[in-house]
Amino acid sequence: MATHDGSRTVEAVQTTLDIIELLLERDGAGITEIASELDRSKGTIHGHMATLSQNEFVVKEGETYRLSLRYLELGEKVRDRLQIYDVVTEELDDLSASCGELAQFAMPEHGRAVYIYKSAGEKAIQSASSPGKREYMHCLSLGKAMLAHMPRERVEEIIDRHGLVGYTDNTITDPDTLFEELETIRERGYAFDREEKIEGLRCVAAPVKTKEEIIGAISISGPASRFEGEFYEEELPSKVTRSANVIEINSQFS
Amino acid sequence: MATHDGSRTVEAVQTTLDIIELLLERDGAGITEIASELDRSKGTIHGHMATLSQNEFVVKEGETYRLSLRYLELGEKVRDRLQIYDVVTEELDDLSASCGELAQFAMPEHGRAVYIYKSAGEKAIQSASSPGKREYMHCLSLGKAMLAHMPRERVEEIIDRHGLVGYTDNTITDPDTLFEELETIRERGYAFDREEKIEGLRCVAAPVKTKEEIIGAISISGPASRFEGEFYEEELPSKVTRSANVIEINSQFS
DNA sequence: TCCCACGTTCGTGCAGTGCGAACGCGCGAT
DNA sequence: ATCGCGCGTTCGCACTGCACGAACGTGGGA
Repeated sequence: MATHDGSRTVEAVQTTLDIIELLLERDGAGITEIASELDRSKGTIHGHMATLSQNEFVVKEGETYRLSLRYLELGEKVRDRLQIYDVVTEELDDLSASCGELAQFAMPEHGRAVYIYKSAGEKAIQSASSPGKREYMHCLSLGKAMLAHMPRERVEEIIDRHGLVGYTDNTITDPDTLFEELETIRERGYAFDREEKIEGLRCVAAPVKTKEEIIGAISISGPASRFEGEFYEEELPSKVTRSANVIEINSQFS
Repeated sequence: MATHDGSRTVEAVQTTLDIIELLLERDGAGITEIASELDRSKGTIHGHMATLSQNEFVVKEGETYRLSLRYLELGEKVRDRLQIYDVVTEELDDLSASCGELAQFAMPEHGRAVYIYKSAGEKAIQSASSPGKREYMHCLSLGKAMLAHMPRERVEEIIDRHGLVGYTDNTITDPDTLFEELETIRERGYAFDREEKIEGLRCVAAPVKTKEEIIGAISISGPASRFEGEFYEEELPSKVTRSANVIEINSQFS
């Protein structure tokens, strides 16, 4: 798999994707606004919007364009194709209920962790993540659990592409340290996040894999005040690995 | 609003959107397959896929490309921006529970009804609709309820664009008949679907609107065997209009 | 009433797109 | 083990169709 990024690309398409990305950030924008933001002429943007609108990827309300409801269809389809989705929701709901905290599931894609589902227990913290949200893997328990089960060269590719951005004093920003951590995680079977992304936030995660491939990972997140001692080091890891196993087994029959 | 479709469009973008649409139908496809399906050269498709992949709109697994998990993010964002969404889900859950049937909410876009949410009561029929699904409006109670509250010229535009496709003997395929029906619906406040799309399936719908604009519509659907007599002609219409009013009122404060 | 800013249209030049041939590779059949 | 088919990939070339920017029509605010 030569993931070289030297391939010839289509610039007109790049412009359109930039437009979509812009409309994802802003809730509606006009032609002039988009044109100045992307450094293109108004005429150019107009043509792109006409194409997007005819294909119903965008809606025009008066003078502003918005992303259309088609993305609901696309999102739904993509989710439906994840065969493990139903197994995951069921198991995560059980897990979050049993420990009262926030349980999440993510899958790797393009070298990042993509959140798929979350289930909040009674005492659960609020999390900024929502389905589809993409995060770097090196600073998440979820992410490290997944990296630990990828070939080393794939991990190196990911580091090359995304770097090891630092967020807190605990973030792992050195490749060698990361590889050692991944080794530990692989042997132990689960991963911790000791406030490596956000101060005060701790997590435990376990990988979900088939015989030879990593599928994703599940995690439990909570405040440092509750996540310590035996609860954090023993009880949660055991719960999370058990749930991951349940998912692995059940997903083989769907 | 000159909805003329004569605008100059960007063909390269059209190709890319065709690719996305193809990947929406099939679950994964290779370069050669896509190229032959869209009558383009392999080299061309390759360039488009590279662009889509770099922007993470598509994932490459070995030799097959799939739609990426980004569409979850897009779908989620689009849904979050519908301010009435929470109000609708709450009210529809109540409604479906109270009558035991299938309750649905849809919004108009590009001249079609787009399903946003459905809630199944105990006895509810299975429906093929899922969020994002787009249907012609003239043969749905939901659709007619929405059309009834649009300016006549807008309705004419929609007929021009989509026609009045017939599905059953009861489908309204004549514009004049449709306009009469819409008039009746406007006066009465709710719409019926008397097996106009699918034999044996009947529905009642009420519009959800602000002071001057139609937002969407809610409906209750069920089998012709249960949907008859006073229940169908009186009780359900009253329930559905009441729910629509609740949504209208509650959505003003969000 | 005027004027600015918006979306829209269109003719033009040339960048960039699409093509098709050629290449390397993996897999299955022989 | 070998061959050959079919896959994804690359690249040079011709020409298309993209992006530009000026010009136009329009609607809303001062």
